[in-house]
Amino acid sequence: MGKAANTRLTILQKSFDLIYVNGYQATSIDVIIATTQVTKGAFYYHFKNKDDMGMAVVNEVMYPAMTEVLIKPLINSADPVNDIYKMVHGLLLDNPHMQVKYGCPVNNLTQEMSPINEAFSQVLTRLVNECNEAIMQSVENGKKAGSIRANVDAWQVAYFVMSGYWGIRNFGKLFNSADCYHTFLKELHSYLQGLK
Amino acid sequence: MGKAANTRLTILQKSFDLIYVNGYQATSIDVIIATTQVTKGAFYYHFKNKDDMGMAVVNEVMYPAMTEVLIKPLINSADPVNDIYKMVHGLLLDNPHMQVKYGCPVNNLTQEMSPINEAFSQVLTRLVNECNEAIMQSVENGKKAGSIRANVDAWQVAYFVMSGYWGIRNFGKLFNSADCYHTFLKELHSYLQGLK
DNA sequence: TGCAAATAATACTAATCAGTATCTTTTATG
DNA sequence: CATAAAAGATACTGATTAGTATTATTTGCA
Repeated sequence: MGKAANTRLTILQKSFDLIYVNGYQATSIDVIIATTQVTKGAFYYHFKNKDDMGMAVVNEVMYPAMTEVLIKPLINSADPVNDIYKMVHGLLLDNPHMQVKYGCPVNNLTQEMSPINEAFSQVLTRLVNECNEAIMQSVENGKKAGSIRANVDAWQVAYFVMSGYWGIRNFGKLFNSADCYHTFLKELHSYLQGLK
Repeated sequence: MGKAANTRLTILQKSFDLIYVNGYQATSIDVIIATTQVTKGAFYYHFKNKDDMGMAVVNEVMYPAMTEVLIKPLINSADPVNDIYKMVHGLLLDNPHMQVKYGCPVNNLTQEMSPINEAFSQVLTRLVNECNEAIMQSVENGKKAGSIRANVDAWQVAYFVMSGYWGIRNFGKLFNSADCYHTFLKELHSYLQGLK
């Protein structure tokens, strides 16, 4: 990787970390260039403005990461009752890039930015829709394979699972403890069993 | 109500509106005093600082409102399958103080402030715990009344329902549409029926 | 090697932020 | 009515913000 490309990637990754912890609007460009040791001239060479950088963080850092941990594990799954549970369990408890205290980066950014910035809404919608579709598709596969009741609505399940995941992430932030994750996962397990 | 008490209440209510729409940190005191037509001297007479005002918004505006719409409808309920559904339905679709685009005020503030401000965490935890307890208690009542299976874990249900509600609120913000609420409510209905 | 383009560095601006110091007006009570 | 306290008004501060203008350096390539 060339030096310039490296500078750009450094900005994106460090910015992601700062936004994850402090929120987007509370993450100033001055702090970003201080932590990255990149000058303001370099920053504005690589990005048109702050929002341009924020959008790049979504598309080039968050999107690939979510694909890896949420979508890939569900593709070609014909046993969604187990695979969805495992995916959510992994997302909550086994992901080294997320911390209980700071919740889910996608959830955080959606909540903060979607009502006040249409461009953020769009890139986040694309990301979130793909997550929903992955869950939906796995449920459809399960229905075909007979591991899920035929009268289960796959879209409803997708929204229900994603909503639950986002919501319990917020509890985790509030209590700063993973205890609630275990409580949630037990009930998620019951719920998913009920789809059989 | 005296003039001073009225000034204070005006600040709290308008601040709530601004925080609900723009977030806490993005709501400046200058904007608050501009929209309330209250001077900065008056603001700092009634509140020690911005956080003091923010905490008062939680305790004196959000807490009573949440008690009214979430806790009261569940108290003395022995038919939680229906009453929890109705409560969530009302919260999502029939509450005049909330808008799809801006989500749930408690959820918003929790997400924004709990990781970075311990004092906010505490007042929000008190509020949220009471909501959870109301759901939990209604489930326990349902178990005693026989309308809910004995092997259902009431705490798990409370976390699951609250998580789902918070999560779908975030979808509503992202899509700026109540369509997803209906999808969610259908699956919530199925889930609650499964508790019988 | 020389030179143009890519990349980075520095210093600045105008706006906005939370908070303070000081002053004036209103209110309640003797 | 007099007076003290409550309540509100005004003007300011130093810090921080996103962004810009200008200059300097590094890089690839002829």
